[in-house]
Amino acid sequence: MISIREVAKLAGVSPSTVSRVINNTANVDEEKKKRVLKVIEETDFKPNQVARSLFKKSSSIIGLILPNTNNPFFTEIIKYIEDEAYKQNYKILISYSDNNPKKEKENLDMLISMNADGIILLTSNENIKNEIKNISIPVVIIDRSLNDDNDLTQIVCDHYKGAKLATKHLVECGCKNIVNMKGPMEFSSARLRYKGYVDICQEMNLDIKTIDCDYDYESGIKSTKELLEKYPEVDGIVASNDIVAIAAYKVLDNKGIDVPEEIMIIGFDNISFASVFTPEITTIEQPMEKMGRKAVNSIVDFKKNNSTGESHIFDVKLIQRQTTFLKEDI
Amino acid sequence: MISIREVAKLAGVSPSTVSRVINNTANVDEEKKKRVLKVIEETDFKPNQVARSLFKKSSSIIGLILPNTNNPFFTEIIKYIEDEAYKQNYKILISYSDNNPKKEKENLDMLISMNADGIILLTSNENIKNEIKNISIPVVIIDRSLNDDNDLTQIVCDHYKGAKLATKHLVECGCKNIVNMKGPMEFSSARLRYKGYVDICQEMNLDIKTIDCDYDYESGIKSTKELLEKYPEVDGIVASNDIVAIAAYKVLDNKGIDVPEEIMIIGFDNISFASVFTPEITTIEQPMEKMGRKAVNSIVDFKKNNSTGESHIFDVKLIQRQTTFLKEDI
DNA sequence: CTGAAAGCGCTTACAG
DNA sequence: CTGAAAGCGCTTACAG
Repeated sequence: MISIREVAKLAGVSPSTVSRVINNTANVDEEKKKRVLKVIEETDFKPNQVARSLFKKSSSIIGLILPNTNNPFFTEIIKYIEDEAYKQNYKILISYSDNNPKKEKENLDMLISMNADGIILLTSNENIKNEIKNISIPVVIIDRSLNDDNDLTQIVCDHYKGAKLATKHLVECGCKNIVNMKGPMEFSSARLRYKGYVDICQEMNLDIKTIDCDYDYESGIKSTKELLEKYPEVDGIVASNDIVAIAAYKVLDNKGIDVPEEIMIIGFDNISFASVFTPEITTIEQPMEKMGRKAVNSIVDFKKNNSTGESHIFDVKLIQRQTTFLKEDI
Repeated sequence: MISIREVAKLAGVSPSTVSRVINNTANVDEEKKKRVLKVIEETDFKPNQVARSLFKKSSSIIGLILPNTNNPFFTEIIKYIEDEAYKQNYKILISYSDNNPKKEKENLDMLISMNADGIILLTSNENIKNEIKNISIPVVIIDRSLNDDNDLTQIVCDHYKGAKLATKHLVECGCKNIVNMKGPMEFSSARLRYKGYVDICQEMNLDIKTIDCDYDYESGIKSTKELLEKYPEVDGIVASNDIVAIAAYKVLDNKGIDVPEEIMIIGFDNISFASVFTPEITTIEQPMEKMGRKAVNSIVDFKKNNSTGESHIFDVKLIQRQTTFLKEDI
């Protein structure tokens, strides 16, 4: 690799001048500028980002820490984050925490020691708050929020409203025995969705019926089987998310139970498979693209204005498809 | 951020000694070692990776350049690559080329200027070969191969055999009019799969019937519609991959055509959604996990032995599910 | 075993 | 407008 020093020598100027040309950071005599540019062209010189990063204490890297890849929501949001980062001239470094606080801390430390310019974190680990407060670079919490006694930047959708919409939709479709497959209570998203379900049930005078479930397919399969044992009267399922809704469908279908005729299902997230699956899954849409882009921009803005971005709660939307229908319609 | 210099001061030793303790790179007096470790503990000192990287010309970063996120195969292989990288103490930096040679080159340059230790590249751009040859860090080509007149490290599955297995399977299931939805001919994977299909057709004295298709869902929808116009007699489809197989199913299902009774479908890849979809998709399995891990290890090995890893062609396997069946069985 | 020195490849005050 | 110098935070010959 050729260095700025050699370029300078070849162009007959000092390294400082080459640096000024590259970065357009000061006026340089046109003649010299041309010579430098010519040498750069000829030698295919690329400034070493590591050296620049060491000096600048900024690497143009945004770290993205996700729990795992079990939930398509996690993998889908990556593309929007990467795309926005690319537009803003940042790179994305991905790592997974496996919901393991130790690994999460390791990833955080690694990113800091790499001079990352910011971190987008999807977590449910409340203890991480203390870590984050002492971090010098901006950290944006996405999807799941942490109890906010301070000024963390949190980007989430309105899980509570979403669950209310979902439950209300099943009620309107004529369901009387609605079961909520509730996600892990350590996740704020799951707590809020559960609360939304409960509040509508109380409003409508319906019994509250729940089954614990994780956010992944395997767990969805297992929990749906339990659900059928525990609540044989079920006629509507508010699944913890889309991949669980799909799992629920598979179990019901295998048992010869008709969806939506006998049991209706509604998911959450609107992952792309939700509309690809047969039947297409009725769900609550999270504006993943907006959320992903906003997360990146919070960090970019921080770099520009040195101000912590504000938290945002994004609106959600019911998307009706084939796993629910208005019984009155027939 | 506290630096090695301050740690040294607090421990009453020189920065060199602190470095030796951190890296275990030379014997250090037990007493001093303890003092250093104690200060590190107390100050929560983390060595700056950027400075280390500048000196070492190695960043423990492996770049992963993918075309896009349209094909679940691309997103699924990420997790195996990240997992193996994590085990080997490397980090993964992801970027997308959008099948755009310019963007691909930019990503390559960026990774080099970041002192990346290696690059895993999924591409079909034959011209990139010349770039790669001049690169000082190892580049591993994955999934799609480039015409190999030199010693590129290529990690692929046996696309040719896979397509033969797929086509033969449909023949065995009793299909007489098998259409191949062939992928873009600039992709070696598509060329090889096409060849496999053709060879079996000739062997079995079947007409060759093809429709052009990309590797994504939207294209699968469009191409399947064309397919039905062009070949109304079709009774078997060798789809270009799983997501296209799913798209084909959707189109047939919407038209009231029974799968597999009237038309059988076989995919390629065995993405996780293939077994989740209803009906479950018969497909050819690529050993994604093995391929991903191998790609990472090629780079890790290069760092250790300075020897270019060898190319590998991984075996494939037929996985029969619900979109095909032996007609004789009934 | 250990410290001072040099250097990795940049950037930016500083002085002219 | 421009060059010499210092420094970003490490690591490793080198000399003792």
